[in-house]
Amino acid sequence: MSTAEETAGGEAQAWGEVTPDAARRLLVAAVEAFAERGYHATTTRDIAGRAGMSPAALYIHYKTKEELLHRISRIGHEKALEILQVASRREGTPTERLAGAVSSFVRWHAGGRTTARVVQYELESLGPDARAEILALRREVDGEVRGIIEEGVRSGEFDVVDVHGTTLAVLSLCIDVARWFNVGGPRTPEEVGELYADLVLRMVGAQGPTA
Amino acid sequence: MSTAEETAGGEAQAWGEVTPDAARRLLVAAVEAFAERGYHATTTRDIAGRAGMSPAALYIHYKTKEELLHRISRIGHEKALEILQVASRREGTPTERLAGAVSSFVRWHAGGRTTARVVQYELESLGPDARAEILALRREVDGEVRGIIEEGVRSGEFDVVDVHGTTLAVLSLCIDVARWFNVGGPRTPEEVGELYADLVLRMVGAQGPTA
DNA sequence: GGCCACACTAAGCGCTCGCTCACCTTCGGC
DNA sequence: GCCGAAGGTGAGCGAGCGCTTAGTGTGGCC
Repeated sequence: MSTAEETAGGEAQAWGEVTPDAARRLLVAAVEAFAERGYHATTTRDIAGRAGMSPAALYIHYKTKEELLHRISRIGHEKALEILQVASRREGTPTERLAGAVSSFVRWHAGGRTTARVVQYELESLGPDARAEILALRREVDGEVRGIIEEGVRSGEFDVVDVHGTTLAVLSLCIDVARWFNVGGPRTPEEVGELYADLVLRMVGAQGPTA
Repeated sequence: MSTAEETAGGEAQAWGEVTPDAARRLLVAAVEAFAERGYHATTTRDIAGRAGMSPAALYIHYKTKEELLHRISRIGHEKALEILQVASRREGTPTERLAGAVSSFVRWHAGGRTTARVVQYELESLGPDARAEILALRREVDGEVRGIIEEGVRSGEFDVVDVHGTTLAVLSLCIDVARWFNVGGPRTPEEVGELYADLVLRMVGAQGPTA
């Protein structure tokens, strides 16, 4: 709510479902640390320190450092998927739904940049099993966007030659927001969301008003 | 040349200017390792091993592990900038030059994915001085693309409301290719380059034939 | 009040990291 | 045929890593 704190502290509300309290504090601390330094450059001592605890406390709530990343990644991907599912199943034309999906997806990547960074860019630090689980979620994410684009093509609203390639490009554009978005920068997450929704409608050749 | 080897081995020719031979082999080994595991997860023993040398040999040619990343990053950014400069200064309309710039930029990110990954995603592992130097190169990259878009807007070929935001989006789209492109996948770098050139022309509202 | 389950800490184990150092080989110049 | 520089190796240092273990405080329940 308050725009004063927009770091992971401000994003903490997204982790409200995680209990008990100490486990959540550790998770939020891990998100901050992983986003700043990357998974491999983050030490368990750093995570515990940010949460105001001793290094050993981490291992009461999590078996390994990797389990922290795994949990963060799964919760984050589930949230991202949920955002797209809600947007995709709303009433409206494919044009309206694609614009809504892109703008809310981008808003999440920009506003929750700290979390999104970890979710989108630390995937390869996971072990094979955890990575496979997350990749399944990503295929679902992909499917939601492709579904809207396919509908728009069928209805004649969109003009797209390569549906898979365009889907990939749209998602890629949205995801990369987490890499470059700067909280102190000139744009708000909402502004980027609107700009990107417009750009994506142009990419798919939407007929309606694009601005 | 040969399409048989498209890993960093095949990209090795791009490092031809680096001498002596042993220093180049170490650099290529470092590119491969950084791209696979990330900078922090790569050990100097791994780099030296890939180059067929003992761990100590690394320190004859480079002062630290970070110097390897710094050199890779600078050479890579200079190459990326050169690609855009050549495309930008060619003869032709803004539409033609933007399409050429995007397709060759994307081709580089897809074909030289191993290198591009390190160049685009390991920036934050550099120390402050090295990072500042690289960021200056990135601003030049940004300026090249923005220049073409501004010209297209002035000539009336492009319909762009937010030039800075659109420039950011175009570059973001191209750069993210390095994250998802798979050498064994269904698309060649050339195909992705053509698709993306088309998508970018749509994004800027280019008037001419977009396919 | 006595007791136990739980959350947490201080200390530190075994290991691997980036990096160094003493020594060895190879080879062109005279 | 000897020499010094250049380029390499094997062994290992100090530091910091992920993680463990023995012990401490604390709050709820009979």
